Amino acid sequence: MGGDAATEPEKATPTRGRPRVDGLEDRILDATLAILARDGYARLSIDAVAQDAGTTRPTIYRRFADKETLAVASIKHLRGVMERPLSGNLEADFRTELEAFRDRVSQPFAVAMVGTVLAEENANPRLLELYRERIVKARRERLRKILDLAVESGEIDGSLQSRFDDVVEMAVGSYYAHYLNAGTPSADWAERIAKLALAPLRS
Amino acid sequence: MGGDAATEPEKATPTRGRPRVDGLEDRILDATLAILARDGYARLSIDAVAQDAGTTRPTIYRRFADKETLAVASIKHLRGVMERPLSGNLEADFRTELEAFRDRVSQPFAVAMVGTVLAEENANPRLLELYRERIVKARRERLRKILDLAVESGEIDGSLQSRFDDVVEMAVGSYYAHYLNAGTPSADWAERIAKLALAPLRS
Amino acid sequence: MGGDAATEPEKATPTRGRPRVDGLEDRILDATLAILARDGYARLSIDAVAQDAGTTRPTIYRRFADKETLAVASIKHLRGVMERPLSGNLEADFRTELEAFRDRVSQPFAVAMVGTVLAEENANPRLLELYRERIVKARRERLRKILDLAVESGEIDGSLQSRFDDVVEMAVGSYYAHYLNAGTPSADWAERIAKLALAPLRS
Amino acid sequence: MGGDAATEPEKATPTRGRPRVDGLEDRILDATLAILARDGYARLSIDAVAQDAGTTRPTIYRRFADKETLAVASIKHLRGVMERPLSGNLEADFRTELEAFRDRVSQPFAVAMVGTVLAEENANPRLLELYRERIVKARRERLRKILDLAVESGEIDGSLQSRFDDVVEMAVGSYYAHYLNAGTPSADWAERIAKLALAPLRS
DNA sequence: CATGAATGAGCTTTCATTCAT
DNA sequence: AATGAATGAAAGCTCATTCAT
Repeated sequence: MGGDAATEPEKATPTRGRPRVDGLEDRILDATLAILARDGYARLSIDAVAQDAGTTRPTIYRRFADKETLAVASIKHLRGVMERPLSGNLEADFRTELEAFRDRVSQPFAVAMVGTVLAEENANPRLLELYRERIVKARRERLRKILDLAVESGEIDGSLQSRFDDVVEMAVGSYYAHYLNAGTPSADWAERIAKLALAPLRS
Repeated sequence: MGGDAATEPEKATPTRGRPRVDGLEDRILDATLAILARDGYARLSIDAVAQDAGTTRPTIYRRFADKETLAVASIKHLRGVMERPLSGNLEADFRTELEAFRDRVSQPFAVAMVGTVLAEENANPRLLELYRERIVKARRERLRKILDLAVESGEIDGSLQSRFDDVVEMAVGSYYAHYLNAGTPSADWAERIAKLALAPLRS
Repeated sequence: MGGDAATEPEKATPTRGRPRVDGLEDRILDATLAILARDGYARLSIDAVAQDAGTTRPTIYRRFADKETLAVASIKHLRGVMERPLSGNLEADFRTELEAFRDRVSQPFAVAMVGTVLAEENANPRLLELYRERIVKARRERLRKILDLAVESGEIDGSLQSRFDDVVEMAVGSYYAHYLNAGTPSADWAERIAKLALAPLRS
Repeated sequence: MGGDAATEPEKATPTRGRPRVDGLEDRILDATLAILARDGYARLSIDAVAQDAGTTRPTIYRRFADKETLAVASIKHLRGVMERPLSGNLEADFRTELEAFRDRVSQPFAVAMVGTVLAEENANPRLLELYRERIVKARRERLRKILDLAVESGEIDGSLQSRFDDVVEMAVGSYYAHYLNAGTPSADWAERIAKLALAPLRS
């Protein structure tokens, strides 16, 4: 019931009164997310959301106090990182995870969504905070876990653990840096970066 | 080759008509830049720019056809990367350059500005294009040049040049990735990253 | 065939949502008409209409897509020509109809409204088109009908029907020509013109 | 120096100081006239006039106090009715004069100009006044003169002179009425109307 | 609860007019 | 005198938000 179960609506009303239209909440949040990513927060209009979700403005206001609340809720609603089993092979697992990252961030407007949460840092800091919690942290933890496992398996010397965060950030960050410079990286990005980013952990 | 020739040369008009208010152009562009970074493109209002620049809306429209033109001009007006002499020491030069990058991107709202150009990619692609040309490319070239010099001096094997772009992107990108995860990196970020990012170029 | 069926039938919506303020639509259109006639299309401001109609701009925009649509709707809203029974006496009926015309076009700003639709012919041709359809044609048809009836009754020789349009235009047009020269004609205008305009139809 | 010599600039400065650019005044007034007819008074912008006349706004303001003064002056500048010799044949002269009228009023935007002066009757009554004085009256007098000559020659009975104004207005007005109903009349309009309008003066 | 209507606040852009050389 | 610059005052249109059924 806390603020933790990200996708639950705020009110925990059981099964009384007319039930909310099935899936409407999701449709609203999905529409919000799509517009937020494509057009940014400022261009996100409640009316556009209502139309895309097949409902009306007051219906949205019944569920979300205001535009900011709606945007925040939509980010809470973002599906987190998919868990996939690890092979135990350091570089392979690391590359696979980077490929998952790339697959996600190559979706249309995914980078623009990152841009939006950064652009809104001052006006709507909750967007960045939530994006961190739900998306960024999860990805980082997956990548760190892969490195930690390699320590356990002896493939990486434990003394190098202090470098893990930097390594993870270099790997993931190289995608953003490339995008900023020249758009989406080529297909073998994950493979190349997995190799290079892990270099400081050899020896 | 200084950072000066980048903007248009002052027009050599023989002073016909009422002269423009001195420095107003810069004040307008600076105000635009500040608001653009702090609030994003959509919240950028011509009126706010006019007030911050101490002028009126029509005066801005005399110089810039519309809001987009103004925003684009303000990014063109961004001072480019400062040239600093290189010591010839690979890691020191690389770190120094990363420090310059960090100094710049640690300015208030600098990351938010990157967010804005990314967020506006669909609505105003020129912003990202110009940001690339004027800021991103310059920084990359400085970093690449340092690596190329190390090839000339024999410190890096020429066969590794194919990795240079990735290395540069990992280094720079790690800043963004860190910011996205936890805000501005700590003071020794440049030093740590210089060491790690160059690792794949050893051996 | 009354003057009622001309406007759209009231929608039989089963009263969903907040009901529209009663009579507001008419007040908006009347206000628009008044300003349009008095000040012309270009000076017609949505805000002025809103104030005169006792509402706000967005409320007007909910009903009319834009200024042109509003102006066009206001002309559609013009009450058409009132039907009056014919006596069967050619000259009397013709004069009565001209009196009705004069009564209407002597209303304050009625000629200015004609001026406006003509002045806007290039920028907003729909205004003239609609004015034609709703006002001009109706008046012409009434006058033609009177002449046609006189053919049936044998008072006018059928061979003269080819002159009817010209006769009608001379009669009606003389009002405009007089106005253009010296303002509103005197009280006996209709009587005098009925006599003169019908002259070419005698023998 | 009264306000009578219609085309003279207000100030009668002889030949001192830098002479006004030759023909500039005319170019300004012609440009004004063209825009006034095409776009109406409200859309007439000083800047557009300046550009069409190849000069700048303040130069216009040096000559004309404000927009209204400029518009008024442009109508004063309208070339009046061309005098043509009369044959002495009533219907032929009448028709010829109507043809001259038609030729003039068939010029592009000529009716729109009439619309404009009518539309501006409330906001700028001087426009209609001047249009009357310079254009309408002149035409009427030509047509009346033809009728008066026919009285002198005995073709029309002097007792019918009281009908002359109405006849002239019917003739000229039929053009406007036709235009209002269906645009520019066909080529034989003048011939047909000359015949019909003169009918009440026979017998 | 869902829905159509109403509104306060802004925003971009334009224009007549005035300045300062 | 001519010109480029500056400005006060709108105007059209949009949007987040709230009402009234």
